Amino acid sequence: MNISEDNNRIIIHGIKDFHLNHIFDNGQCFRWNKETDGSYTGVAFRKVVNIDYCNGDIIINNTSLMDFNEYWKDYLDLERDYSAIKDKLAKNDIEMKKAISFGYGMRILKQEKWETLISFIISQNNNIPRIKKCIESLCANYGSPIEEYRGKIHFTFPKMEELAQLDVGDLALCRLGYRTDYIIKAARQVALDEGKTLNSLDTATEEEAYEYLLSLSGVGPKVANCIMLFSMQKYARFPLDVWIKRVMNQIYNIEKGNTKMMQKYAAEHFGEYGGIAQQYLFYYAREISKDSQNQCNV
DNA sequence: TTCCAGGTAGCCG
DNA sequence: CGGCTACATGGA
Repeated sequence: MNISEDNNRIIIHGIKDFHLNHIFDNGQCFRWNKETDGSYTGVAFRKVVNIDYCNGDIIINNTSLMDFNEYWKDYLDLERDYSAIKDKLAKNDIEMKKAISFGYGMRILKQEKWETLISFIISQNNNIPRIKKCIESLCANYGSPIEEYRGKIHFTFPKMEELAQLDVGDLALCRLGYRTDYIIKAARQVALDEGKTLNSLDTATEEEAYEYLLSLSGVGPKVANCIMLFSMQKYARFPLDVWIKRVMNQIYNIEKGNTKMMQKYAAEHFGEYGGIAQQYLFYYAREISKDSQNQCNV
């Protein structure tokens, strides 16, 4: 990897299969916001950075080479060959080929487990703009300020010990709805061993990880799969949300509601990259839907 | 007003 | 086990 560093920023040269919108605006993360110049600013690992992409180069502002090697290289999944994965998925699948050419620069971020857990509990029966608002409110009220950057004060994601000691009334101002209770309970469960079990799940088997996650309040099959895919590098996991269920019915002709058959289809056709396939399909389905809505409004 | 959003827990047969 | 429904919230 060809990297240069100067003046509180680093540049990674010659990266393909990378597109900011496909990565940060595809529903896998909720704390990255697009700036007016098209770059994205976000928080992870208690750090604020801004990421831009131009002529094959990734520019990460407000960081160092040390932090890149420590955090951002893995977070952005830069060492994975997405071209090979895309070729494999698109082979003999014309619809998948369309989805991939639509979101060709997508990468699965390797996010922090605790934040991913709470974020996807919030995501249930909710829409993405509001999920982002809920999480920002959570951070502003119960995280700690990091720094002001680009005219905005950024906060850390609240620590598990912090949320574990709250009660339902405390969280009311975050407008989380009925998910408030799930979050407090889940935080207390995870904090029982200071998050040791949660943080060890990427080296556990898929079955062990899945079972533990399902034992947490507010975590069912869909949320558990999202957590495993987006924070534990379990790339075969295939989260079935309303959008993907629609896709599986419309594109692959699987009976509505037959989630077992959908999982079977994903396992047989997408295999070890089921989650990545799912993410291309999710982005595709959502963006197509946005387009048709816009056309109606015109 | 009603419907919808990256679903789950609780309950019932 | 599988099927059903209530669950807050806010935008369209």
